[in-house]
Amino acid sequence: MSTEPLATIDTELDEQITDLLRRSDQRFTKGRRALVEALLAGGQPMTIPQVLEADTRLAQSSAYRNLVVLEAAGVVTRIVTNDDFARYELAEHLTHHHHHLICSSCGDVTDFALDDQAEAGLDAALHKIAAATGFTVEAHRLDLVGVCSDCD
Amino acid sequence: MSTEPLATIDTELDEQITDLLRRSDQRFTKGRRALVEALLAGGQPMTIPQVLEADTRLAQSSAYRNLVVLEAAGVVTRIVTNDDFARYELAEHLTHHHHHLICSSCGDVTDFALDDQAEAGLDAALHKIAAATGFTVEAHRLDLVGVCSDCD
DNA sequence: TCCGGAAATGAGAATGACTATTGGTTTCAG
DNA sequence: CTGAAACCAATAGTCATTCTCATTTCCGGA
Repeated sequence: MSTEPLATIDTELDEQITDLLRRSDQRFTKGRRALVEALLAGGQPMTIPQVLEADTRLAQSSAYRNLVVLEAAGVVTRIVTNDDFARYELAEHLTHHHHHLICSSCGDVTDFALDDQAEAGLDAALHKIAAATGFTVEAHRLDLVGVCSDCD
Repeated sequence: MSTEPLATIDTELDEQITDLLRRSDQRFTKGRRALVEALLAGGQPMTIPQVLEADTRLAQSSAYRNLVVLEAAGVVTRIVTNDDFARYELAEHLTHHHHHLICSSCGDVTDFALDDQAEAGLDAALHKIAAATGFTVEAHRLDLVGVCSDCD
Protein backbone atom coordinates (compact mmCIF):
# COMPACT_ATOMS: atom_id res chain seq x y z
CA MET A 1 0.00 0.00 0.00
CA SER A 2 2.51 2.66 -0.97
CA THR A 3 3.10 3.47 -4.63
CA GLU A 4 2.13 6.38 -6.80
CA PRO A 5 -1.26 7.93 -6.09
CA LEU A 6 -3.84 8.23 -8.85
CA ALA A 7 -4.40 11.86 -8.00
CA THR A 8 -2.94 14.36 -5.59
CA ILE A 9 -4.83 15.56 -2.55
CA ASP A 10 -3.75 19.14 -1.92
CA THR A 11 -3.00 20.37 1.59
CA GLU A 12 -6.28 22.16 2.09
CA LEU A 13 -8.39 19.19 1.05
CA ASP A 14 -6.25 16.92 3.17
CA GLU A 15 -6.87 19.05 6.23
CA GLN A 16 -10.59 19.24 5.61
CA ILE A 17 -10.89 15.50 5.33
CA THR A 18 -8.67 14.82 8.31
CA ASP A 19 -10.82 17.17 10.32
CA LEU A 20 -14.10 15.60 9.20
CA LEU A 21 -12.81 12.16 10.09
CA ARG A 22 -11.51 13.29 13.46
CA ARG A 23 -15.01 14.45 14.37
CA SER A 24 -16.13 10.83 13.94
CA ASP A 25 -13.08 9.59 15.84
CA GLN A 26 -11.57 8.21 12.69
CA ARG A 27 -8.17 8.60 11.10
CA PHE A 28 -7.26 9.51 7.57
CA THR A 29 -5.38 6.32 6.81
CA LYS A 30 -3.61 5.19 3.68
CA GLY A 31 -6.49 2.99 2.58
CA ARG A 32 -8.95 5.83 3.00
CA ARG A 33 -6.59 8.24 1.26
CA ALA A 34 -6.30 5.83 -1.66
CA LEU A 35 -10.10 5.73 -1.93
CA VAL A 36 -10.33 9.50 -1.99
CA GLU A 37 -7.56 9.66 -4.58
CA ALA A 38 -9.37 7.18 -6.78
CA LEU A 39 -12.59 9.17 -6.56
CA LEU A 40 -10.71 12.38 -7.24
CA ALA A 41 -9.02 10.87 -10.27
CA GLY A 42 -12.28 9.43 -11.53
CA GLY A 43 -13.88 12.85 -11.64
CA GLN A 44 -17.36 11.36 -11.57
CA PRO A 45 -19.41 9.11 -9.32
CA MET A 46 -17.87 5.62 -9.27
CA THR A 47 -19.14 2.18 -8.38
CA ILE A 48 -17.08 0.07 -6.02
CA PRO A 49 -15.96 -2.28 -8.80
CA GLN A 50 -14.74 0.77 -10.70
CA VAL A 51 -12.85 1.99 -7.67
CA LEU A 52 -11.25 -1.40 -7.15
CA GLU A 53 -10.26 -1.53 -10.77
CA ALA A 54 -8.82 1.98 -10.64
CA ASP A 55 -6.58 1.02 -7.75
CA THR A 56 -5.96 -2.70 -7.63
CA ARG A 57 -4.13 -2.44 -4.32
CA LEU A 58 -7.46 -1.91 -2.57
CA ALA A 59 -9.17 -4.83 -0.87
CA GLN A 60 -12.88 -5.19 -1.54
CA SER A 61 -13.79 -5.65 2.09
CA SER A 62 -11.82 -2.62 3.17
CA ALA A 63 -13.21 -0.52 0.35
CA TYR A 64 -16.78 -1.24 1.39
CA ARG A 65 -16.00 -0.66 5.04
CA ASN A 66 -14.06 2.53 4.49
CA LEU A 67 -16.60 4.04 2.17
CA VAL A 68 -19.17 3.57 4.91
CA VAL A 69 -16.83 5.35 7.33
CA LEU A 70 -16.13 8.13 4.85
CA GLU A 71 -19.81 8.60 4.17
CA ALA A 72 -20.67 8.75 7.86
CA ALA A 73 -17.98 11.40 8.29
CA GLY A 74 -19.40 13.41 5.42
CA VAL A 75 -16.38 13.01 3.15
CA VAL A 76 -18.14 11.13 0.38
CA THR A 77 -21.71 10.82 -0.82
CA ARG A 78 -23.44 7.63 -1.78
CA ILE A 79 -25.61 7.83 -4.88
CA VAL A 80 -28.10 5.13 -5.69
CA THR A 81 -29.71 4.83 -9.10
CA ASN A 82 -31.71 2.09 -10.77
CA ASP A 83 -28.40 0.50 -11.62
CA ASP A 84 -27.27 -2.49 -9.55
CA PHE A 85 -24.35 -0.73 -7.95
CA ALA A 86 -24.20 2.20 -5.57
CA ARG A 87 -21.86 5.01 -6.60
CA TYR A 88 -19.67 7.29 -4.53
CA GLU A 89 -18.21 10.73 -5.05
CA LEU A 90 -16.60 13.41 -2.92
CA ALA A 91 -19.11 15.31 -0.82
CA GLU A 92 -20.33 18.61 -2.18
CA HIS A 93 -18.75 20.80 0.47
CA LEU A 94 -15.34 19.47 -0.55
CA THR A 95 -15.99 20.24 -4.18
CA HIS A 96 -18.93 22.41 -5.23
CA HIS A 97 -22.68 22.15 -5.45
CA HIS A 98 -23.74 20.24 -8.54
CA HIS A 99 -26.26 17.83 -9.99
CA HIS A 100 -26.28 14.59 -11.95
CA LEU A 101 -26.89 13.42 -15.46
CA ILE A 102 -27.94 9.80 -15.21
CA CYS A 103 -27.84 7.66 -18.31
CA SER A 104 -30.76 5.26 -18.26
CA SER A 105 -29.00 3.03 -20.77
CA CYS A 106 -25.52 2.43 -19.35
CA GLY A 107 -26.08 3.70 -15.81
CA ASP A 108 -23.25 6.18 -16.00
CA VAL A 109 -23.48 9.29 -13.87
CA THR A 110 -21.79 12.59 -14.66
CA ASP A 111 -21.90 15.98 -12.98
CA PHE A 112 -23.29 19.30 -14.09
CA ALA A 113 -24.01 22.64 -12.45
CA LEU A 114 -26.91 25.01 -12.86
CA ASP A 115 -26.15 28.66 -13.49
CA ASP A 116 -26.36 30.79 -10.37
CA GLN A 117 -29.64 32.40 -11.24
CA ALA A 118 -31.47 29.16 -11.86
CA GLU A 119 -29.98 27.66 -8.73
CA ALA A 120 -31.07 30.62 -6.64
CA GLY A 121 -34.58 30.48 -8.05
CA LEU A 122 -34.80 26.81 -7.31
CA ASP A 123 -33.54 27.30 -3.82
CA ALA A 124 -36.11 29.97 -3.07
CA ALA A 125 -38.94 27.78 -4.33
CA LEU A 126 -37.75 24.85 -2.26
CA HIS A 127 -37.54 26.87 0.91
CA LYS A 128 -41.13 27.90 0.46
CA ILE A 129 -42.13 24.26 0.17
CA ALA A 130 -40.13 23.28 3.21
CA ALA A 131 -41.68 26.00 5.30
CA ALA A 132 -45.15 24.98 4.21
CA THR A 133 -44.69 21.30 5.03
CA GLY A 134 -42.68 21.47 8.27
CA PHE A 135 -39.88 19.60 6.60
CA THR A 136 -36.32 20.32 7.72
CA VAL A 137 -34.25 20.48 4.56
CA GLU A 138 -30.80 18.97 4.56
CA ALA A 139 -30.11 19.01 0.85
CA HIS A 140 -31.74 19.02 -2.51
CA ARG A 141 -31.00 16.67 -5.31
CA LEU A 142 -31.66 17.28 -8.96
CA ASP A 143 -31.08 14.59 -11.54
CA LEU A 144 -31.51 14.62 -15.26
CA VAL A 145 -32.42 11.19 -16.53
CA GLY A 146 -31.87 10.37 -20.17
CA VAL A 147 -29.48 8.89 -22.66
CA CYS A 148 -25.86 9.99 -22.80
CA SER A 149 -24.15 10.78 -26.07
CA ASP A 150 -22.17 7.54 -25.95
CA CYS A 151 -25.28 5.36 -25.81
CA ASP A 152 -27.20 7.34 -28.38
CA MET B 1 -58.60 -12.54 -5.72
CA SER B 2 -61.96 -10.83 -5.85
CA THR B 3 -63.23 -8.82 -2.91
CA GLU B 4 -63.61 -5.12 -2.29
CA PRO B 5 -60.98 -2.89 -3.89
CA LEU B 6 -58.98 -0.44 -1.78
CA ALA B 7 -59.67 2.35 -4.24
CA THR B 8 -61.66 2.76 -7.40
CA ILE B 9 -60.03 3.08 -10.79
CA ASP B 10 -62.27 5.30 -12.88
CA THR B 11 -63.03 4.45 -16.47
CA GLU B 12 -60.59 6.90 -17.99
CA LEU B 13 -57.67 5.73 -15.90
CA ASP B 14 -58.62 2.13 -16.59
CA GLU B 15 -58.49 2.72 -20.31
CA GLN B 16 -55.18 4.54 -20.14
CA ILE B 17 -53.57 1.72 -18.20
CA THR B 18 -55.08 -0.97 -20.38
CA ASP B 19 -53.74 0.84 -23.39
CA LEU B 20 -50.26 1.29 -21.94
CA LEU B 21 -50.10 -2.38 -21.09
CA ARG B 22 -51.35 -3.45 -24.48
CA ARG B 23 -48.44 -1.61 -26.09
CA SER B 24 -46.13 -3.94 -24.16
CA ASP B 25 -48.28 -6.95 -25.07
CA GLN B 26 -49.48 -7.25 -21.53
CA ARG B 27 -52.92 -7.58 -20.02
CA PHE B 28 -54.49 -5.58 -17.23
CA THR B 29 -55.14 -8.54 -14.98
CA LYS B 30 -56.73 -8.73 -11.56
CA GLY B 31 -53.41 -8.88 -9.79
CA ARG B 32 -52.13 -5.82 -11.64
CA ARG B 33 -55.36 -3.98 -11.00
CA ALA B 34 -55.07 -4.74 -7.30
CA LEU B 35 -51.55 -3.28 -7.30
CA VAL B 36 -52.71 -0.09 -8.96
CA GLU B 37 -55.61 0.17 -6.52
CA ALA B 38 -53.26 -0.20 -3.58
CA LEU B 39 -50.97 2.52 -4.92
CA LEU B 40 -53.93 4.76 -5.62
CA ALA B 41 -55.26 4.25 -2.12
CA GLY B 42 -51.84 4.84 -0.59
CA GLY B 43 -51.55 8.27 -2.12
CA GLN B 44 -47.78 8.31 -1.79
CA PRO B 45 -44.85 6.20 -2.95
CA MET B 46 -45.05 2.78 -1.30
CA THR B 47 -42.57 0.02 -0.64
CA ILE B 48 -43.51 -3.51 -1.62
CA PRO B 49 -43.98 -4.61 1.98
CA GLN B 50 -46.39 -1.70 2.40
CA VAL B 51 -48.28 -2.75 -0.71
CA LEU B 52 -48.49 -6.34 0.47
CA GLU B 53 -49.73 -5.21 3.83
CA ALA B 54 -52.32 -2.95 2.24
CA ASP B 55 -53.72 -5.84 0.26
CA THR B 56 -52.93 -9.17 1.86
CA ARG B 57 -54.37 -11.11 -1.06
CA LEU B 58 -51.30 -10.22 -3.11
CA ALA B 59 -48.47 -12.73 -3.46
CA GLN B 60 -45.01 -11.32 -2.95
CA SER B 61 -43.52 -12.87 -6.07
CA SER B 62 -46.37 -11.66 -8.24
CA ALA B 63 -46.18 -8.18 -6.76
CA TYR B 64 -42.50 -7.89 -7.61
CA ARG B 65 -43.02 -9.32 -11.07
CA ASN B 66 -46.05 -7.23 -11.90
CA LEU B 67 -44.51 -4.01 -10.67
CA VAL B 68 -41.67 -4.65 -13.10
CA VAL B 69 -44.19 -5.15 -15.87
CA LEU B 70 -46.14 -2.06 -14.88
CA GLU B 71 -42.97 -0.02 -14.77
CA ALA B 72 -41.85 -1.24 -18.18
CA ALA B 73 -45.25 -0.26 -19.55
CA GLY B 74 -44.96 3.20 -18.00
CA VAL B 75 -47.84 2.76 -15.58
CA VAL B 76 -45.81 3.10 -12.39
CA THR B 77 -42.48 4.65 -11.45
CA ARG B 78 -39.84 3.06 -9.31
CA ILE B 79 -38.18 5.36 -6.81
CA VAL B 80 -34.94 4.39 -5.16
CA THR B 81 -33.57 6.15 -2.10
CA ASN B 82 -30.89 5.26 0.40
CA ASP B 83 -33.53 3.28 2.19
CA ASP B 84 -33.44 -0.50 1.81
CA PHE B 85 -36.66 -0.70 -0.17
CA ALA B 86 -37.60 0.61 -3.56
CA ARG B 87 -40.87 2.50 -3.73
CA TYR B 88 -43.52 2.66 -6.42
CA GLU B 89 -46.13 5.20 -7.39
CA LEU B 90 -48.39 5.85 -10.34
CA ALA B 91 -46.51 7.38 -13.27
CA GLU B 92 -46.63 11.14 -13.65
CA HIS B 93 -48.62 11.17 -16.88
CA LEU B 94 -51.42 9.34 -15.06
CA THR B 95 -51.38 11.84 -12.24
CA HIS B 96 -49.40 15.10 -12.50
CA HIS B 97 -45.80 16.25 -12.49
CA HIS B 98 -44.39 16.45 -8.99
CA HIS B 99 -41.31 15.94 -6.84
CA HIS B 100 -40.39 14.15 -3.66
CA LEU B 101 -39.70 14.94 -0.04
CA ILE B 102 -37.46 12.18 1.27
CA CYS B 103 -37.07 11.77 5.00
CA SER B 104 -33.52 10.71 5.78
CA SER B 105 -34.62 9.40 9.14
CA CYS B 106 -37.59 7.12 8.44
CA GLY B 107 -37.17 6.80 4.68
CA ASP B 108 -40.69 7.97 3.98
CA VAL B 109 -41.35 9.66 0.66
CA THR B 110 -44.13 12.17 0.03
CA ASP B 111 -45.03 14.27 -2.97
CA PHE B 112 -44.94 18.00 -3.58
CA ALA B 113 -45.25 20.27 -6.58
CA LEU B 114 -43.33 23.39 -7.49
CA ASP B 115 -45.31 26.47 -8.49
CA ASP B 116 -45.55 26.93 -12.24
CA GLN B 117 -43.05 29.74 -12.44
CA ALA B 118 -40.31 27.87 -10.60
CA GLU B 119 -40.98 24.76 -12.61
CA ALA B 120 -40.76 26.66 -15.88
CA GLY B 121 -37.51 28.31 -14.84
CA LEU B 122 -36.05 24.98 -13.88
CA ASP B 123 -37.14 23.43 -17.12
CA ALA B 124 -35.52 26.17 -19.17
CA ALA B 125 -32.25 25.83 -17.30
CA LEU B 126 -32.23 22.07 -17.77
CA HIS B 127 -32.83 22.30 -21.48
CA LYS B 128 -29.82 24.52 -21.79
CA ILE B 129 -27.70 21.95 -20.00
CA ALA B 130 -29.01 19.12 -22.12
CA ALA B 131 -28.27 20.97 -25.32
CA ALA B 132 -24.75 21.76 -24.16
CA THR B 133 -23.91 18.17 -23.23
CA GLY B 134 -25.57 16.22 -26.02
CA PHE B 135 -27.68 14.43 -23.47
CA THR B 136 -31.17 13.32 -24.51
CA VAL B 137 -33.43 14.16 -21.59
CA GLU B 138 -36.18 11.75 -20.67
CA ALA B 139 -37.14 13.24 -17.33
CA HIS B 140 -35.92 15.32 -14.47
CA ARG B 141 -36.05 14.39 -10.87
CA LEU B 142 -35.95 16.77 -7.96
CA ASP B 143 -35.80 15.54 -4.40
CA LEU B 144 -35.72 17.38 -1.14
CA VAL B 145 -33.82 15.40 1.46
CA GLY B 146 -34.36 16.19 5.09
CA VAL B 147 -36.30 15.26 8.19
CA CYS B 148 -40.06 15.01 8.11
CA SER B 149 -42.21 16.56 10.80
CA ASP B 150 -42.97 13.15 12.31
CA CYS B 151 -39.32 12.34 12.90
CA ASP B 152 -38.38 15.77 14.15
C1' DT C 1 -70.22 -23.84 -24.81
C1' DC C 2 -65.99 -26.36 -24.96
C1' DC C 3 -60.75 -26.60 -26.11
C1' DG C 4 -56.01 -25.62 -26.52
C1' DG C 5 -52.37 -23.02 -25.97
C1' DA C 6 -50.40 -18.81 -24.31
C1' DA C 7 -49.93 -15.85 -20.46
C1' DA C 8 -50.22 -15.13 -15.50
C1' DT C 9 -49.95 -16.82 -10.98
C1' DG C 10 -47.87 -18.20 -6.42
C1' DA C 11 -44.74 -20.79 -3.30
C1' DG C 12 -40.41 -21.42 -2.71
C1' DA C 13 -35.49 -21.53 -4.19
C1' DA C 14 -31.71 -18.91 -6.05
C1' DT C 15 -29.15 -14.64 -6.87
C1' DG C 16 -26.04 -11.13 -5.79
C1' DA C 17 -24.78 -6.66 -3.70
C1' DC C 18 -23.49 -5.70 0.44
C1' DT C 19 -22.30 -6.42 5.62
C1' DA C 20 -20.28 -8.64 9.48
C1' DT C 21 -16.82 -11.65 11.54
C1' DT C 22 -12.54 -13.74 12.27
C1' DG C 23 -7.74 -13.73 13.23
C1' DG C 24 -3.58 -12.15 12.39
C1' DT C 25 -0.51 -8.03 10.93
C1' DT C 26 0.66 -3.18 10.61
C1' DT C 27 0.41 1.57 11.93
C1' DC C 28 0.09 5.59 14.60
C1' DA C 29 -0.21 8.56 18.86
C1' DG C 30 1.42 9.40 23.23
C1' DC D 1 7.76 1.34 23.21
C1' DT D 2 3.26 0.05 23.64
C1' DG D 3 -1.47 -0.57 23.07
C1' DA D 4 -5.44 0.78 20.66
C1' DA D 5 -7.12 1.34 16.19
C1' DA D 6 -6.83 0.06 11.16
C1' DC D 7 -5.58 -2.97 8.03
C1' DC D 8 -6.11 -7.31 4.98
C1' DA D 9 -7.99 -11.60 3.17
C1' DA D 10 -11.12 -14.87 3.31
C1' DT D 11 -15.40 -16.43 4.60
C1' DA D 12 -19.95 -16.65 6.20
C1' DG D 13 -24.23 -14.23 6.63
C1' DT D 14 -28.28 -11.02 5.19
C1' DC D 15 -32.01 -9.70 2.71
C1' DA D 16 -34.33 -7.28 -1.17
C1' DT D 17 -35.16 -8.85 -5.40
C1' DT D 18 -35.44 -12.26 -9.22
C1' DC D 19 -36.08 -16.75 -11.02
C1' DT D 20 -38.26 -21.52 -11.48
C1' DC D 21 -41.81 -24.32 -12.48
C1' DA D 22 -46.01 -26.63 -11.67
C1' DT D 23 -50.63 -24.95 -11.65
C1' DT D 24 -54.39 -21.86 -12.89
C1' DT D 25 -56.62 -18.40 -15.63
C1' DC D 26 -57.66 -16.17 -19.76
C1' DC D 27 -59.36 -15.78 -24.49
C1' DG D 28 -60.14 -16.62 -29.33
C1' DG D 29 -61.68 -20.22 -32.45
C1' DA D 30 -64.46 -24.34 -33.46
